[in-house]
Amino acid sequence: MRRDIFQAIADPTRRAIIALIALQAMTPNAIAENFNTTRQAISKHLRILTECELVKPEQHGREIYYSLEIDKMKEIEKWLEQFKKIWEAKFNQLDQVLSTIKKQEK
Amino acid sequence: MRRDIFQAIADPTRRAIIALIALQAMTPNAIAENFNTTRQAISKHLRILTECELVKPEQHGREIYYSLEIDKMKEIEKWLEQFKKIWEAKFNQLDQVLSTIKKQEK
DNA sequence: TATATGCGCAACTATTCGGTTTCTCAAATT
DNA sequence: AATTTGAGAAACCGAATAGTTGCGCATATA
Repeated sequence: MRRDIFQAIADPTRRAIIALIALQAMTPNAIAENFNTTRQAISKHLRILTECELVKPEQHGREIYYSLEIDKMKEIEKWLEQFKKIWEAKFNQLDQVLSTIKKQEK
Repeated sequence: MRRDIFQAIADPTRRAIIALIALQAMTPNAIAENFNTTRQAISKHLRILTECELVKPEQHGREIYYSLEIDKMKEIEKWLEQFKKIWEAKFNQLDQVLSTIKKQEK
């Protein structure tokens, strides 16, 4: 069973769940109310998110509050960084082109 | 057929392809040499990457060079931004804690 | 012109995925 | 003590996915 962050955020429902609980922990039932699926389906998504540690469950009596592990999200950012260098380099190139045009206008 | 960037980068082979062609355009055969699969499998991945416009094909005679559409990668960055605010806020909280400790030390 | 090469497409297969339904368990509520 | 409620686990289903093999087409090369 592949279970990494990239596979976890591939599903739009899971991305929505992440956005939902980003600011405050929520129970599966509360989360499910925001979607057109059953609680069990949400429960499955939460299991996947928990397995790759994007989400952390916390038991309170018979309720389980799920919250986002924001640090794990940084791993996506980290992967993006290698490409950020490239697009920033391209931006600088464009910058050069623009300043060259300006010079020619003078 | 769902075809968005998040689903595209969910597959580790596709992420590797993206990293490979990030700096220079490559042909399917050249890309396939870096993997333990057939050219056809790579070709399929390239089709998916092309469909969601993460990759752009350019025909040169009978060869097709695939290059990364770096701008499309920014969409992931854009999605991450909403969470970046949260983790930066948390970092600032930590910063406050640290400075409080420093004050107490004085 | 005949052959080799680069490539995409189609058909097929095994596996995974997202979802539903049913079940059980434990914690609240009555 | 009996009932309701929150939640995970298991069994099942249809659809999608990643991969393979085989094919045809167009462009090079001999």
